[in-house]
Amino acid sequence: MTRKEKQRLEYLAQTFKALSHPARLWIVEFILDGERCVHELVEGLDLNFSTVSQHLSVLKQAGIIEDDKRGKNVYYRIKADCMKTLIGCLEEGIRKSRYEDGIT
Amino acid sequence: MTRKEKQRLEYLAQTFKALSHPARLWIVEFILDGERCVHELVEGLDLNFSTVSQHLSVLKQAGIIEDDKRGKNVYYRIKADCMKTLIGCLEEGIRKSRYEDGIT
DNA sequence: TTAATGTTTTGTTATATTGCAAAATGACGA
DNA sequence: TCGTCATTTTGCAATATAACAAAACATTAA
Repeated sequence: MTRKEKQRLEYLAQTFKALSHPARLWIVEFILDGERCVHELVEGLDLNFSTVSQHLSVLKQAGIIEDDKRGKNVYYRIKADCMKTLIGCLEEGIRKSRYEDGIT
Repeated sequence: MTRKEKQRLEYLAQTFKALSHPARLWIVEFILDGERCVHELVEGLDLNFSTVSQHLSVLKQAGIIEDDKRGKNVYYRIKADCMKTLIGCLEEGIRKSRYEDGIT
């Protein structure tokens, strides 16, 4: 494996990792419809401000969302427009895979 | 958030988590072309047998791969046929998102 | 300038993940 | 049956992640 190939996998893995927490997935799906500010996310998630802020920073660092400070508020929105497709694709694919097992 | 909705997110997150490690992504991409037995994966990854075995069990539990014991060997192959699309979609989407930043 | 509001950062604790080595299992061949 | 080969499981140490509370920051309002 070349160094470049290794880097590619590490980068991909990091992006998947950013999506590997229920709260972060909730955030991503919630802002698919349009930007939201932090306190709306805190409300919806019922988590501490600091916790939500950290989740947001993980998603931001992964290039999945971006923020926009306006006045006192910080608004977050989707940056990687593949998210809707991505989540739908995985959900459907896994649903089918489970169906084959007769689980659902 | 309903209990069912919570479960859906947890399940999705778990699947993303299974894909959030470079070694596991390498395995998934490696067997996209066809099944492989464990020692081939160990060779390609340059990791301990026990380590590779654990990565395989994570992927299997997530419903991403499945195994087939034949003789002394255990062969692994892709079970969730969305994997190629999924990885390609994320890779492309993130590449674009980074391009906008002028990183690449 | 001060106070209040919205958000991020830091410190801490609990839990989860990763990787290896060694032991255990399972299947085949002698 | 016994040994060997391929793989998995277990036990352990190191590191990473998650959550909260408290402190720090930044922006607007008074």
